[in-house]
Amino acid sequence: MSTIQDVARHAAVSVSTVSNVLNGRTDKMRQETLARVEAAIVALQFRPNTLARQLKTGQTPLLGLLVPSIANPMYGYIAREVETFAQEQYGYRVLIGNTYRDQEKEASFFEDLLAHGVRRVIVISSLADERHLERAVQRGMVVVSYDRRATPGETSEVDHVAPDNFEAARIATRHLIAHGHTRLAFATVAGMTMSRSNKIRGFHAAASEAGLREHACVVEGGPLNEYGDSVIGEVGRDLARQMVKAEARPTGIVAVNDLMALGLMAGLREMGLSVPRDMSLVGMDGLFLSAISNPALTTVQLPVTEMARAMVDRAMTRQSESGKDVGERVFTPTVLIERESVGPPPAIAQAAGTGSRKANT
Amino acid sequence: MSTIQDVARHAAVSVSTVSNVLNGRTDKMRQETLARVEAAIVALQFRPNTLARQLKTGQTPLLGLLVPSIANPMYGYIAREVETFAQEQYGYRVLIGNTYRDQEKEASFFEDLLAHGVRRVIVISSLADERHLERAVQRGMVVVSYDRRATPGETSEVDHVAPDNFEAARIATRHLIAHGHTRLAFATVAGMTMSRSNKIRGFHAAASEAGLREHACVVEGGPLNEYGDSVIGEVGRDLARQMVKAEARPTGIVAVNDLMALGLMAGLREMGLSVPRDMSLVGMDGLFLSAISNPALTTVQLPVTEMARAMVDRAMTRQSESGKDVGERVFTPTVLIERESVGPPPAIAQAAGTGSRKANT
DNA sequence: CTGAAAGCGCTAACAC
DNA sequence: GTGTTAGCGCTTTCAG
Repeated sequence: MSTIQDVARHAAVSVSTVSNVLNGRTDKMRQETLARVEAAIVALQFRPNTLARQLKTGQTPLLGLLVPSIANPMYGYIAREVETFAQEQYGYRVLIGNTYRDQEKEASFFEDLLAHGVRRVIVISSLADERHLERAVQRGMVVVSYDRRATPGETSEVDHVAPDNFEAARIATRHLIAHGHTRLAFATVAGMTMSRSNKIRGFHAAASEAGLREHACVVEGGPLNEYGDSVIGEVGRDLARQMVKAEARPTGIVAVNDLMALGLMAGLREMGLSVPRDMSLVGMDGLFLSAISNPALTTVQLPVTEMARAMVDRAMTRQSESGKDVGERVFTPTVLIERESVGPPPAIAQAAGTGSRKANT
Repeated sequence: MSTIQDVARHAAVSVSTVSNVLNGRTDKMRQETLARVEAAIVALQFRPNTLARQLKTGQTPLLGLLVPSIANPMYGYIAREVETFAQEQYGYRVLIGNTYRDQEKEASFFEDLLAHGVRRVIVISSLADERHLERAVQRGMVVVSYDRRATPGETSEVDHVAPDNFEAARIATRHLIAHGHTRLAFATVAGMTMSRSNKIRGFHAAASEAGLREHACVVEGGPLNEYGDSVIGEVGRDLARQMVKAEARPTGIVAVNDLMALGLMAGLREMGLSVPRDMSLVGMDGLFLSAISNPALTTVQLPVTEMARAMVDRAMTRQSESGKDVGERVFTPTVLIERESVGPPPAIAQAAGTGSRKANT
């Protein structure tokens, strides 16, 4: 690996001249010198060492990205968008960490980022407690969280970008209601986060609007263990069992996200129930997987690309010094993608002579 | 951020003493001094700056991980295992990059890694051409590739860790044959990689064993565009169409991977075909998603965790100087997970009086 | 316009 | 045993 010294020697100039061309201060430079330096750079295949540069400038073109588990397709999706945009727009690379929803792992990730000179982080946490994020900000980091802030009143030190989860759940729930469902359930996993509680509020709001608040319940599976997202099948089975044996079995289910909906489908099927004949199901996220499930999942599409870009922009634009221009940006999901997992509730279907054509053999 | 100087001052010792305790050279040190230094470190919340350290040592505890797209659940799965193991076992963080199967993006990722002082990389590439990897090795990197090497004869500069794709495909194909299938197809995407061609060889080998070589064809969809993996639904539809209109329609299909199998299921369903009644399907990978599909997918489970660990171990253990102790480690997948996507072929099913009970309405 | 020189925070000889 | 010191590769005043 050649150094700036080598280039300087090769071009017969001083290192600072080379440094100047490296940093674009070429305006007041003799053409010929510039050309010589550039030639030397090419000849020696010189690439400035980011590390040495950062030691001096205190900036390293690295973005931290913290996710519960990159094996979860939703986080994989977000991560891809974040990485691509950070790279193309800002020339940043991303340093990723799985936290398995563990407080300590999150904290340790921040420590390492700091040690690596990384000062910009995007956090997708399932932890309601944001104090460790605030602490990171105090230590000079710019942190952007993918969720609403917990305390809308207080000034937070961390930026927030999130989908309008309240609205997403409301849209999903209304869709079920529009199809005639009156016994509703919201399926989620143990552990409360802002996003989950907002979704539940949206679910309840839609139920209340329709005078169905009494018939809208929340069922909870899990929790997701350290293996997290691959265990979704079991959680779905759990939940399916819960719902099937409920005295007044719900007919329309809003799942906290697409993966849960997929797990639920599997669980329901194991219990001998068919979607949408016996139960209707709507998800939220809009994963590409929802399009190829059987039945294809009706879901609320979140604007993932836009949110990812907004997070990167926030992380890059803000100055770490001031905790001032911190904000919250909420993206409203507007698109409900209708596919096959929602139909009329069983009773209505029967009355209309559509359902129970094929009995469970 | 406090520095080693601050700590030295606080503990009233010299920086080298502090450096010594930081690097575990505490054996020939007075208890009391050690205690004082440690106290100072805690008091000042001192964390050594990795960058400065690396500038000196030429080593940075970062592992590069290059994947076609982290949104692909299989790569997400591998990435999670790699990250977790690298972190827990070696204290390394991982720097990730999506290459979208693009030669230039891969090259540019390597450039950046080099500039960041990263010298160890795990590459999951869909590019058959390995020259850019060799070049990276020449520049002092340790690179481990997730695939067989292209030229088993020649000495390669890059390490290889891979599943036994030949065997995996053979197991999958034999399973179909054992169920009575005689018209076989292998479903893949455009673009040839070592892993794909090995799978095809395994497929053909199993067919030949059973004297079915004549009835074993390869169908190809795609290619995966830059959005890659989210487009799998369309590819599946394509392929389904191809197979349905083939003059002698295959009854047993081996999919190049689970995602392809899932896409194919959706495509087949759209064409009015039912799995496994009309067609049997087996995947390879063992994604958690295969367990919750409908029907649940029969698949060959790859030892992902073991392979991820082997890759990390290789990347960490090898010395960058010598391109000598390079090797190839092939993991044999032994487990076929039987689920619901394989049944007898339609003709046999009819003869046995099991199938076509419910006609396509 | 270009060069010399002082560090950024840490490590590792080499002295004492 | 502990302190001094010379860099790692680069940026950035500050002279010339």
